[in-house]
Amino acid sequence: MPQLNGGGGDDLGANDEMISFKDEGEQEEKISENSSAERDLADVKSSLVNESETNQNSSSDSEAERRPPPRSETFRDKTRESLEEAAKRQDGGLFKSPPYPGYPFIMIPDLTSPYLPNGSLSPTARTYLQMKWPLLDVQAGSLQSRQALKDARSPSPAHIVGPFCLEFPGQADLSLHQFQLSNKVPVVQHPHHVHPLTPLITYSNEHFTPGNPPPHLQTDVDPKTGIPRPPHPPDISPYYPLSPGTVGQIPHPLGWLVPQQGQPVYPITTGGFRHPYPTALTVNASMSSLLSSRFPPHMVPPHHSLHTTGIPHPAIVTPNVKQESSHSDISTLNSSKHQDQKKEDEKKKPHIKKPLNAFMLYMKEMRAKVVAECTLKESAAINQILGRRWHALSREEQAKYYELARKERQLHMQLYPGWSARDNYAANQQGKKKKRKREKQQAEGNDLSAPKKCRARFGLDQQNNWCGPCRRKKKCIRYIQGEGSCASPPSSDGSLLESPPSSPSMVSTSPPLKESKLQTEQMQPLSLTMKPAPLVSSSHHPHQHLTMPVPLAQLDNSGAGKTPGSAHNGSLDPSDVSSSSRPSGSASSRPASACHSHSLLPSSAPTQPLSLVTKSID
DNA sequence: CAACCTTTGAAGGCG
DNA sequence: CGCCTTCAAAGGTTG
Repeated sequence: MPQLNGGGGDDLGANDEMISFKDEGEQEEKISENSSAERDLADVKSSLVNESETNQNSSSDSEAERRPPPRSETFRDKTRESLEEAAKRQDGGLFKSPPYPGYPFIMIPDLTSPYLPNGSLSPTARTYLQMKWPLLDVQAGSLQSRQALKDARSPSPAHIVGPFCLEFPGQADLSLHQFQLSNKVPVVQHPHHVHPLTPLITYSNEHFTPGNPPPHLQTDVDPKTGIPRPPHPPDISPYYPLSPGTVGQIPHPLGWLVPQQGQPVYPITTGGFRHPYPTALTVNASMSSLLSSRFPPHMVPPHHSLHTTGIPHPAIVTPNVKQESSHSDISTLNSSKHQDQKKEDEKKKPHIKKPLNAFMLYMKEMRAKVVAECTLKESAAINQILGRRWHALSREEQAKYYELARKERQLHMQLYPGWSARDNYAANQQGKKKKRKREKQQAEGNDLSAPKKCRARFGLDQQNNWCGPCRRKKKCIRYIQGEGSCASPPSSDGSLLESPPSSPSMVSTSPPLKESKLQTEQMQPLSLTMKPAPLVSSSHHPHQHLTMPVPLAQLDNSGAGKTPGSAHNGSLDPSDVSSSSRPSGSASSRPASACHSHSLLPSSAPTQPLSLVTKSID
């Protein structure tokens, strides 16, 4: 609860992480500007903030650094290009680009206060604003101006995308089509360039989900159909819709930023693009007007007019969404029922979601990338990969996410002071789900089972990859062993991942494990957490945390294997968990490869993070 | 169509 | 204090 203090700098929350980081202290390049190599995170953070503020003078410089070389192509070309590139791009490139060019921006806002003070925006932020708003506002802006903007400040093609669609309404079909094609969007995103905050973007995307859109919003016409779009149903944030009459009305501070940063506006978020086309676009189009008229004064941030976006904190989920959908349906006959439902819904407290933790933020940001790189679509598999990559991240990189997460938590606390994670427990949702899972797991407890089936993993078309049991519809052991692990994805040695399993070797199962383990990262990642992992253990020490081995295994195995992190700090205690172990790594462990990395990492592997492993296996 | 899967981290509860 | 459980995102899969 320290967070109540607000941020100022005290970070509350994640002390563990902070501490660990502090000790290790490497800094971001940017930060480095300020200098001390050993600054602790707190300092770093503050420095970031300050930097953004102080940057005013130097912002251009920093921007320039971030800025990719200008191109002469047109937006459209670039867009296409970016799409193609993204498609081609492999992991190798994952972390190549400057990790998070915009990171500092995020810090810019004084998180302690929900609203940015007028003029408090850092130059950088403004810069983005400039970029962004024009995009939003421009109906058919000239390419030149846009180009100029882009050249000047948009490092990422991602920026372009949104605008592109917006700006070429007439070509909506085309642009939309493109989006659809690239539905998986990673393509568009260029994650490397994605702003670290992007994860937060999601919030922003959906922030404009007014329960009752103002009339002017209705003017929003669906480019495709030409029919006025319904009041944003699509825009309603899965995460944090606004809930009238509740705290939700308080705009999310980050939300403010997000839009201002440009990217956020577009469905760039990693996770984004769930919709056929970016919903944000719709929003954006009317955003300006929305800003001015959409929100009642009380919702409007006191100082900054731009903030009038009244972006609600994404964490709030309202029933309104459904209401809207049902809205049209409301027949006089059913009206009473609906009304009742509404009443109930209204009565219900809005569901305020938990703030995302560092890893979640990371996932959001990187998911799209992984999806693009891997042929896999299954989230579970992707998450495994992401988990490994997460471990492979350098401290600094992870630190960024931890910090973001911390900010999120702080904001969350500020916005919803009384909220408790407990509120979201099953009870809250009427005890539906989730329990089962645990119960089930426990029940199964030891049998390997739990796992997933090959079918899920490989699909029907690749039944040849299925293990015997799976073919017979039984539980899949193989998968557990890690073979399948899409590792493939990661497998990419940088190269694309071909399809997942495929390799013949995969077919073989257990025996090879050891080798494979060492060789590829694949090892199992799996499930360590929940599963017994008996199989897995076969190769490992039975007792260790499974978790660690896995990811690290490859990495570390190189040397110390297990407790890698410890090597560094010395504290290896698995129990140490989060706090201690972070990879010292730094650069060495460059994420870049995380996945692929298998090959790379070993040597350098310093690190391993493992640290984070909190779970113990019994 | 709800729940599952899978990941890490945060947080609450319990002993 | 340590352990356990739930939830956060995501989206294909499962039942």
